[in-house]
Amino acid sequence: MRKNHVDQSLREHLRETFATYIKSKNMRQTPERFAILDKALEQKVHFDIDELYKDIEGEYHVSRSTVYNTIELLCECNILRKHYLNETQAVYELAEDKHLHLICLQCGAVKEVDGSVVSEYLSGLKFRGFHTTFSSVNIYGLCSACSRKPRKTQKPKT
Amino acid sequence: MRKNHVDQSLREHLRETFATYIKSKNMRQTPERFAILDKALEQKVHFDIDELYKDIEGEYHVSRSTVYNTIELLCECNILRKHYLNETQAVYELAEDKHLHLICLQCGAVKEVDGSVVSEYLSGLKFRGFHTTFSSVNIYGLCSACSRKPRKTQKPKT
DNA sequence: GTAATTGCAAACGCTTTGCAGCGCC
DNA sequence: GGCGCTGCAAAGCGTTTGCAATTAC
Repeated sequence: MRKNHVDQSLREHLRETFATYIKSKNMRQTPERFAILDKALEQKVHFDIDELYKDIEGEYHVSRSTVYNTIELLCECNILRKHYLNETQAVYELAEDKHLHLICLQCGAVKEVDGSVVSEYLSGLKFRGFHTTFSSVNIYGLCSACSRKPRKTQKPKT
Repeated sequence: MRKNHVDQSLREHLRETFATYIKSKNMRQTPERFAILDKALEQKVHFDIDELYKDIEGEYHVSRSTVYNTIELLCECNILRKHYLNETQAVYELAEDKHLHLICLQCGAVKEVDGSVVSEYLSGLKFRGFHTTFSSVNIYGLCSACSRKPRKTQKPKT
């Protein structure tokens, strides 16, 4: 499973960013919040709340509500981004990453490919009355496995 | 509310497409299925299952299950497309339409803008081991209303 | 000390499912 | 006439909410 490659200095930088954001909103720096940030940086490129929760469970005592709550904070301060790739649940990724999502219409598999060129192209677009923060590109079609056997319904594999 | 402009000839063409698809799968041409197609063509650019259901309710006796079922068929045969713009529910639009979604991070409002240039650019991209059907671009940021009062939480509209 | 935060469990809302009866082919 | 489709109601499941207990500041 592809993982994020977050080195020590980026990790510290993000922790600092988060701490600053929390303070700026007069909120509290609880151990749960920093534990969740740490775990979020260790997830694979895409992860959902449940994956993070299962991962953190053994190590700390943290409830699902707190995970939801904290992940939202991490999105607000631009450390994570939330994507809706299918209807079952939202997935999150590091805001640093710039990739496109190739989504199989047949089996639901999501693959990430480098999207730095496309991101640059899109960031050049301006829209009246709208201030862009970031953009997200989803490309739908058939993955190689489903192209080979187009009639079969297959299980999603992330 | 912006509506789709589906003229008589397009309507008939899509009805034919749907009928052909249904026959090709050895399924039945029920009145419910065609009623739902008709109503889908009358919706605004984006609509969700509930909007279509509420709209069709007075005129025909059709259950929610049938609406879900039929809308999925319409996606399979490329008349509609399903988008996940937020976590509460999927929205649908005519596959013919090519537009980008401007999504406000603050209030959740979704605005459609012409995306034919971007669509053309993206359709030029090829990916190893992936056969593209269509692509979807979501641009996140702040709408003009929320830019003016960036601290307020507002109700989604659309 | 005290107000924000947490954990728990219940509530919520969209979607899916099971099944008896209906109706298209 | 048989089998697929429909409608209904219940179940499913990710997410949100309410509240008492905890804890950061």
